[in-house]
Amino acid sequence: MERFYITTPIYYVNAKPHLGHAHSTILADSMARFHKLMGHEVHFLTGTDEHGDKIVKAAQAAGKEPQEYCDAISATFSDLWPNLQVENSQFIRTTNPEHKRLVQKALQQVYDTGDIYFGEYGGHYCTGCERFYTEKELVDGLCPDHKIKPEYIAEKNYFFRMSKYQDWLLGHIKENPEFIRPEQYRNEVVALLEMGALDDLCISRPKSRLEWGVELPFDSNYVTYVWFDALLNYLSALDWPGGDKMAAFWPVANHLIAKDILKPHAVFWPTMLKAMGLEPFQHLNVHGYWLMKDAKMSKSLGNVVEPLALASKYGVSGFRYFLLREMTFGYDASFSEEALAGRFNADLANDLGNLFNRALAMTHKYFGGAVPQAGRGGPDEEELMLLAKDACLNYQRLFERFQTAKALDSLWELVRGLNKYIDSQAPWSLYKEKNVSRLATVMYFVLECMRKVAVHLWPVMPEAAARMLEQLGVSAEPASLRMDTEAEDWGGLVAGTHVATTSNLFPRVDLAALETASAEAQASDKVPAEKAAAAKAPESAPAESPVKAPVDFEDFQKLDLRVGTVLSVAPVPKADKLLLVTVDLGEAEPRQVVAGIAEFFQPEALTGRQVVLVANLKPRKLRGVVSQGMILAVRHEAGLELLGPSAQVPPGSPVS
RNA sequence: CGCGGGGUGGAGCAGACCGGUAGCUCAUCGGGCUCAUAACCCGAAGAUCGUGGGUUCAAAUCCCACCCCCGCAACCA
Repeated sequence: MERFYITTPIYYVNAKPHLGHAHSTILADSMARFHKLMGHEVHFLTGTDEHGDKIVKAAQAAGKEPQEYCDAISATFSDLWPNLQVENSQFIRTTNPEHKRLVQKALQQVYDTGDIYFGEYGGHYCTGCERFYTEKELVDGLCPDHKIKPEYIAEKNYFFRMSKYQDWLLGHIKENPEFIRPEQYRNEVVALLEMGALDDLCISRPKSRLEWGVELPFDSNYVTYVWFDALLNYLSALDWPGGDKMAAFWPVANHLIAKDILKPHAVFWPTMLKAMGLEPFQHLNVHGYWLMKDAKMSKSLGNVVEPLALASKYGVSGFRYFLLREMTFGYDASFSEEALAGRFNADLANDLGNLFNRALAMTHKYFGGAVPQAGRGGPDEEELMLLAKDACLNYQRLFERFQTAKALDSLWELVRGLNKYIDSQAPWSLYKEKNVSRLATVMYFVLECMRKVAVHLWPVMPEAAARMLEQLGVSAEPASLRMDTEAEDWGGLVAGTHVATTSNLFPRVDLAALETASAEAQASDKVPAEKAAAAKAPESAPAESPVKAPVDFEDFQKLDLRVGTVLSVAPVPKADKLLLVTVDLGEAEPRQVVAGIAEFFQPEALTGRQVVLVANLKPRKLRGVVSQGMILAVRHEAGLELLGPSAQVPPGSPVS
């Protein structure tokens, strides 16, 4: 029996689930369901990644212990999936004791083969830059910025000899063109490896800095670097090293990721596996991002679409359909409610929903609701059968390669073809002409094709597909469904079966109302940004940035906040996000401050404005320019706003 | 010259590896049908295929140069 092992990334629990998580997981779920219908044995794994520095900080900010915090966030993921009709076989957490044992076992094994060594990390530390430099980055042994000899600081750590496997990995990728797909990501990794500069990977963190992790089995003073810990979840889920699951599913392992974590999966992970003496996974499948307007989907930008909000508004099936239909595999796609509603109406309500409704109504009107017995078809039926066959085959061929958008488009050739066939055959005319045998044939062909469509849609929208099948009087029991036979076989629908009276699978969405709403939203975007911020901020801000742990008043008083007047603004060379702002603080010399606001403000627009400055922040070089303070600003959905007094005050006035 | 992706009718995309009628969905306009969710079906208008060169009988497609957009990386004290 063929098998299929599909994994999502395990999601980092420093934030709640967002659209990106939902999309990856739904895509994985649809692939799992697809393979089930192809008659394969499937294992579908998802879970959460719970170790590391960021988790500790997030837990602190939430005023919780790390484990308590992880339990809570992990549950928001595992609770969400059933609501999106995701049926994973397993949900793994890196804080599971079994997983931790496996990480230690893997580390010990690689350590024993000599591919993990103890070495020094960091090296050349420039106090001016507050950072480490590698040998390569130094110019004549000096810091490129300060032209002084950096101090050599050693932090001892454990390293994985990743560089040793560079050539092997490059060879493997070249010999297996579909190892990483689609092609553009494969090219990117090949280019990376051909540069030839693969370093060894630091896989430990001293406990003095970080305790929240898996302890190294050979040195209790260290914990494991999160990626080394996290990637191994794909194996610990299969009970590596032994066991039936490992033998059954590892050879068909398909990882699904978004493009942001390409390097760990395409480089770290296969070399780790090689060092462990294992075969690499079968395929790494990489998808793009959902873009919200122009910004990347991410929690740090705050433009999070609450997945369930739209899923409940349009139905989980419609939501899943949109995600899988709209994004071309490997490329970015735009997410908007308009796009979702447009897709929903055009494809689901008009084409598919209406097809079901009209066909079922006619079956009732002409045959009392029973599937009629087809006579021998003519050329039109030959053509329809050919169309159905092609649609099924193309759908299956494309879906298997994660090309869900193209696959669904292929299937819709059949859906549209059926509407066309109905129009050209005009069953209502046959009925009037009392041409019952011809009428029966036409209706049977339509209903049978509808059944094929429903079966193929089950991986994408299990709930709606089940309703379609039930309406056709066919069992929607997943165990009874098979897709692989549908292209060749004909006549799955049994004459005499009773069909539903009405359908109404996808009621049309009122686009006019939606447009009004979005026009209003756009209008408010054009309002001076202060107002937009005031209107929007209260809803989303608290959820995404919990209030930090309390500090003493003395600590607060250490900050010196001052109002200053912007004298001049200039771009910083070779930097996209930085502006060099000269601020009058009433001191002898104006301050020069480097601020990461270039994306939001034209230099001219800032001159003369009053801003709030952290005046006693230690000076720091950014892109080679010294910054003597920090301008306070608020980031929100629509942009960035600067803080300032409500009326002009003398430059240098302290803020209290 | 840091790495990668893209620029095709109003919008979103396909076609490019394997040169030879520019295709699909949405939107617009006209018509048809009446089984149906104001849906469906047919037809029309609308594209110098980013720009400039080159190869060729023939270039969206191959080659060279350039312009613009978007990610990644380096910087958002």
